[in-house]
Amino acid sequence: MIDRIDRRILSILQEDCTVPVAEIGRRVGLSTTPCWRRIQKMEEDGVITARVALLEPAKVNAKVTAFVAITTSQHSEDWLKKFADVIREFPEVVEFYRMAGQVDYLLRVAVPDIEAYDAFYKKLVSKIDISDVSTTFAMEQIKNTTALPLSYVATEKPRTGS
Amino acid sequence: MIDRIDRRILSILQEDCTVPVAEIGRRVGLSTTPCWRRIQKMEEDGVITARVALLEPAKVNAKVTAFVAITTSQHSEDWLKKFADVIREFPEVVEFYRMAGQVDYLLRVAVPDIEAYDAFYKKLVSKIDISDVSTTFAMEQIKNTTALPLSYVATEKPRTGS
DNA sequence: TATGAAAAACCAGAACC
DNA sequence: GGTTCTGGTTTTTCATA
Repeated sequence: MIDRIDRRILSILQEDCTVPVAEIGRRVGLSTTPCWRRIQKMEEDGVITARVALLEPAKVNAKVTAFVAITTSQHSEDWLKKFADVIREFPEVVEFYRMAGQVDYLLRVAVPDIEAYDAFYKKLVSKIDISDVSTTFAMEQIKNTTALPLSYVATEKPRTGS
Repeated sequence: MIDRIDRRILSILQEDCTVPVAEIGRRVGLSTTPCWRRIQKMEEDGVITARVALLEPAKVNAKVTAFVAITTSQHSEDWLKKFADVIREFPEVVEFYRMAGQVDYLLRVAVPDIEAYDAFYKKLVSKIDISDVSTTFAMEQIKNTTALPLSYVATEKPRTGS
């Protein structure tokens, strides 16, 4: 499904999607059109989901990261659906996971400072009933990449013969 | 520094950076060149840091997310530098934060399954001395966006008169 | 000094080998 | 998978207010 050449193409695009197709082809040893067709196919197949611009958190005044661990007594399908809808309304919530173990849900929230987090938190609890909330703040983002590891991709032999 | 028009441009590019500049201009009420120049300036100023392709975790066999809370007795500058260097070597670690509070560091790790996480974990602890590690797994990614909230941007009046 | 129009350079996408 | 060509997009230049 995805061969080694595709994987190298993905690796390039994950880092920088402004690289021209011709240049990508050159790097992976392919001419423009076949390289373009591979990218096209991976978009159709849903391997590549989007191409987006990344912003510097400090420059848009959202450099403080808060992790919000939520425990609730509510566990119904309906409640989760409502909860998810509420959360999705908040642009401050950049990640939202349903967890295994003690904590039920984990949020990553991007805000300018602790005060803004507090305001966010008040708005959140006013909209949804969550029994137990525990927040921790990040002092520093040492690494934060959108690039997923590609070492686990089930690689077949490259489609090209030569 | 960033006005309301810039903010709308950023909002578009955060969602999809393949939108042609002429189309972005049309949406924000600007012709191509001034719109292009604003984008150019925000790249120079480091507001826009990169344009990347996002991949579907399941399709690249990295859909399991593990959160790794690390507590250590080591707190020197040197130790952190070495630790950060080791962590950066692992493509599985997609996020890495220095935390306030009980936990010293928090990692988000992307792997195919629990077994792969275990292998990753063994490799990690063989390379660096970390006293206390606590891992929790996400069952489901309900929301995960690279788009930062733009509501906190210190907006000035639009540069253009009209 | 900032804007918009128009031209030039460049790249994506289609047809064909 | 490669080559060639066309249409569209980005980027530069230039005229204008």
